[in-house]
This record gives sequence, C-alpha cells and structure tokens, in this order.
Amino acid sequence: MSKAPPSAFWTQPVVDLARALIGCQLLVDGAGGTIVETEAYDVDDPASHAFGGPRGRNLAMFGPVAHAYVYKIYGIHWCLNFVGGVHPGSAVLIRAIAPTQGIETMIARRGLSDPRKLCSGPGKLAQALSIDRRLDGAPLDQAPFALTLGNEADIVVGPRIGISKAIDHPWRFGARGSPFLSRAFPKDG
DNA sequence: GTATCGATGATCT
DNA sequence: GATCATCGATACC
Repeated sequence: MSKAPPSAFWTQPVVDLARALIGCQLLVDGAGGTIVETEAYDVDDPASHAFGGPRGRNLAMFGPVAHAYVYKIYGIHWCLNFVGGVHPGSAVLIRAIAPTQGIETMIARRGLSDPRKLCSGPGKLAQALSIDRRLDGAPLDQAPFALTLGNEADIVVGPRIGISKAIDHPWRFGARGSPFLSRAFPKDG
C-alpha cells in the first residue's frame, strides 16, 4: 500500500523533489490521480516567484515545507505548487495529473469528457481539483489534500514551459510517454 | 499539424 | 503601463 511522504522527502533539493513527485498520487477532496508532470522553482531562480524574497503572493513559498502555494496567473487560472527543498522559498509546480479518481466530478468541473484534457496542464488540473486561493498555505498532509508516495522509473527531463528567464534549466520532469502531459517533451525517446 | 491572439486580474516597474 | 509558471478558439498549412 502507499504511504504519505516522510518529512525527509520534502527537504531534499527541490529539483530532486520535483523528480520524486512524478508517480505520486494526489487527491483533493477525493478527486485526482497520479502526478505525471512537475517543474522545480528554486529560491535563487529568476523565473521563480520567490526571487527577490518573501513578499506579496509568494509568502507561502517561505512557509513550512509540505504545504501548498497557490496563485492565480493571467487573471484566469490557478496553479498549484508544493513547498519543499533545502532552502525556504523553493517549490514544485504541479503541471499535470493522470486522472484516476473522482473522474465524473472532474468532468463536471471542466465541462469536458476527454480524460486526456482533464488535468493536462497546471490551470486545467486546478480547475478539475477545485484548487483556488483558499488552499494557499494549506498543509498537504491534511484534508482536503491526500498525497501518497509512488514509483515512476521512466522519467523524462526538459526545459520549463512558459517562462522567459532561466529558460535553459532542465527542471521540468514527466512520466515518459504519458498521454496526460501538458505537452510532449522535446527529446522524448 | 503549427501560429497567433484574447480573456482577465494581480503584481511589478 | 507591461508582464505573467495558461487555456481555448481560431486561422492557416
């Protein structure tokens, strides 16, 4: 059976954490599935909201690990991050999930029936899992969150998506060949 | 298949 | 006023 991550899981380097989260199961109020795509954002990373120190919306990033950081982007979409890493201010963006539980609920929230489009992107999964500002700073080991460790051997790496700074860091991770990724990886095998 | 663009609001200069 | 860790609709190849 699956277990919740130990505290040491969260305090490993954030890039390692992003890789380790691939294959873990994430449920929010009973809806969700297997994490198939993540990105790491380090505290000294110009592309990170934490760059420049704690202020405004990024305060949750400097809070305790194993908590959520949720923000709104482009005035429309919510994005879910997991706070973790060696230093305060780093976090992992959850970019895509393979839906396994609460699929009917997620279909209703998204207004779509194609399972490949339910959670294949940060804004999409936030809508499918009903993520919004009320979960900013919420602990991941308590309801409505339920996170359990998983295994994923075949992981692909690539540059992060949608950023304009530090674009060369290969800090995007995905389950190779998954049909639930937000986009294909550049040099997939 | 790829390219471009509008929505819509918080944050930053 | 510009930018933004996005998405979906549209136009074109």
